[in-house]
Amino acid sequence: MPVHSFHKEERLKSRKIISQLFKEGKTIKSYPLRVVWTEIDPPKNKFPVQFTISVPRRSFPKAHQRNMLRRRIREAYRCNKHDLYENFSECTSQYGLMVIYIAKEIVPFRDIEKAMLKWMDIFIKNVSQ
RNA sequence: ACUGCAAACCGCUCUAUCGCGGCCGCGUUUUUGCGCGGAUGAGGAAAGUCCGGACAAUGUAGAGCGCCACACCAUUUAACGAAUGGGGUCUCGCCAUUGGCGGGAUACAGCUAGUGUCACAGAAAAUUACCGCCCCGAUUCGAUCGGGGUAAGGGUGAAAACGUGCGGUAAGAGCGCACGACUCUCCAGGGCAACCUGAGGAGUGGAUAAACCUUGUGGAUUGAAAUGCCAUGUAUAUCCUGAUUCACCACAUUGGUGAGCUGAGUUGCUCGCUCAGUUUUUUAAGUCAGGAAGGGUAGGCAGAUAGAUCGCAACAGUGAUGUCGCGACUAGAUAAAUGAUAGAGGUUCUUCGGAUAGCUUGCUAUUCGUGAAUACAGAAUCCGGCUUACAGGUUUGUAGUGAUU
RNA sequence: UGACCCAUGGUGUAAUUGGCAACACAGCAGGUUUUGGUCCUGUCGUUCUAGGUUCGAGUCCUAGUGGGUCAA
Repeated sequence: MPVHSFHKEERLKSRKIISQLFKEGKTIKSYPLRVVWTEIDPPKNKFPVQFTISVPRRSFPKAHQRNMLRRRIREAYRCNKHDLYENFSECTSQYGLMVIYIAKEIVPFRDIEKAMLKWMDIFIKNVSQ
């Protein structure tokens, strides 16, 4: 039975790591999402991945639209993250991830879920190399 | 019954699975934590940030000027530029005849304090004389020229020097009179007041204050990124500018007082006020004050969610609202919770199809299936208003149309 | 969360105290030229929107829309 919970420790909150992400992070594109990732050294806690979401204000000026997209992305991550965790269960390092929504219009949940699975596969391959 | 307008109110529901925030309880654990259970978790505008407060910091020695806001009256309120009631003005409709009733709008103090502006047109846009009219003088047939008076007439304009009539005059003129219009003022009556009604007196002054301004009233400034505390970390380093004077008292060191100087504070300015420094010495260093550039941290707690709170009833009031009684009330995040998926239902509309009823025979009503729509929008210190956005629905008032009586 | 500023042809800017909306470049059409360029002529506007004050509004007032700046 995979764990579907999503706790505070799994969220990326540190400003330092986020600014480090944009300086030296690597990107994976999977429309309508773009993922920026890097290795966190030293690890903050036991979870292998810290995760955060960004929806640009320029594309969606209304707050409730940004809230809705943020909730859909978070829900898609929460339901599918167990694959990611299984691959990293023996790994000691920790990774920081930021998912940025790049589409100009609101996309339904199923399309976001497909894109989520796609970049996860690419991410796992990149890290194992 | 339908449609329009105005006001007030409501603003989708349920089930299953997987989750999120803070709270409570239990279990486990050295603690952090983890697990289980429970109840709870987004608005009428949470929005815009247009006003007003609460709260906090700074200042507290104030005064003047400046700046900002408001502007018919009364009431309500913690306060307001908000609300309620009333008055004036403008406008529309009806009755109806110079008034009454009803609806709507209203930044509604003062151009009779001063200054400014009023394009084009027009003689003239505010102490005005171009034409015209009248008087006098010169030349003189007519007529022309010069001086003066006048505001009755003159095609303009947004606006033309109170309007009409009579008198008066050389010609005219509110120059005088009658009626009327408007302004100011005084008296009487009504009203808390704005104001209304009646009578008298003085006057005739173009518009513009959302032009400068005047008068009256009010306003200290800055905003939760305020502010207080804890933790972590660092650089008593560097550079620039300024000050380090005099007199008196007690005196072993040294301290105190006063003046001056310097600096800081004192809302934008000025006056005034307050505070700090003024030590040693060869003159650099040092010290103090202000500034520049730089280094570090960027975590937590409080502020911060029970209050000018909400609902119902009674009483007071035309009403906004107030008093009192009873009852109700855990959103509190901080890279920012309140969600996702699936299904069922509700409401509205109607493309389409079927059934039933009515008759005007292709429309109306009801119902079933199907399809579409289900808005505007996300708390961030908290309240009272205003403004703006909004699928659909309910109630009340009002106007119109149709039917019946 | 709070404070402040701006909006005029397609673009960049003017418009004095409220009185005929102007200039340059670009675009389009025509002319000149064998053709092109240069040059000449013409054309292109809801002054962000709505309401108000005024005889009259780009300008003044109110409300909104859009864009931008500052404060840790």
